[in-house]
Amino acid sequence: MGKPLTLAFFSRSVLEVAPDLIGAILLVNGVGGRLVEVEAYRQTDPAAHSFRGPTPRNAVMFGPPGFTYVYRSYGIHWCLNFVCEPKGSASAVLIRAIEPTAGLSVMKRRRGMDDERLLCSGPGRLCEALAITHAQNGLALNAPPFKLLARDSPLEVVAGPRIGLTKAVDKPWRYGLKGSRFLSKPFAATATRVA
DNA sequence: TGCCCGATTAACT
DNA sequence: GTTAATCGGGCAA
Repeated sequence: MGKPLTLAFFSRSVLEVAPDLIGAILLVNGVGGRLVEVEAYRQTDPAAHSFRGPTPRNAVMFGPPGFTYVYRSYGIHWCLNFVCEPKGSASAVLIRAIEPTAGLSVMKRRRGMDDERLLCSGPGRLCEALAITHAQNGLALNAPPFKLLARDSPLEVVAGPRIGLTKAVDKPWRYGLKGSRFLSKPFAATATRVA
């Protein structure tokens, strides 16, 4: 089993943290699985919520690393982010997909479906399965209800363009576990191998 | 104040 | 492939 992720882990560049999160275990009240897809967002990035400065919604992005940033997407879904880099950098990693491994029956009930491949394969789906809402915004990742453990063995990470954006579409800041069937979308065959 | 759009998803045709 | 559901931010008026 991997070691708990530390403040130092999240204090690095978001472009280093994001690929290193692939393969880590995320549990919320004991329910969750292995991270297989994430995206990086930085304050200088026109696609980031923090690009235009602090607002009540994105305030925790401007706080210290190692905390959650949860926001409502399209007025319907919730999306989970991990704040990275020193306080004020306003960078974060969007958690896009998980390979469900713990609490399968709980997640299936919350999602109202049985297909394990679709349980957590998307930012909105993952939050529904883990019961993430606005109530979890701004919480520390190294304390309950969260448990976050580093991957304990090397694996292949691929990178490609982020999904659902109209700005900065050229930035290859989406990272995934190569070959995973739990990705929200497959990576192009030409996707760069990262680690 | 009002209008448009988005780090989405599921249920349509 | 298209569309509705639905809410906060940005920008024009």
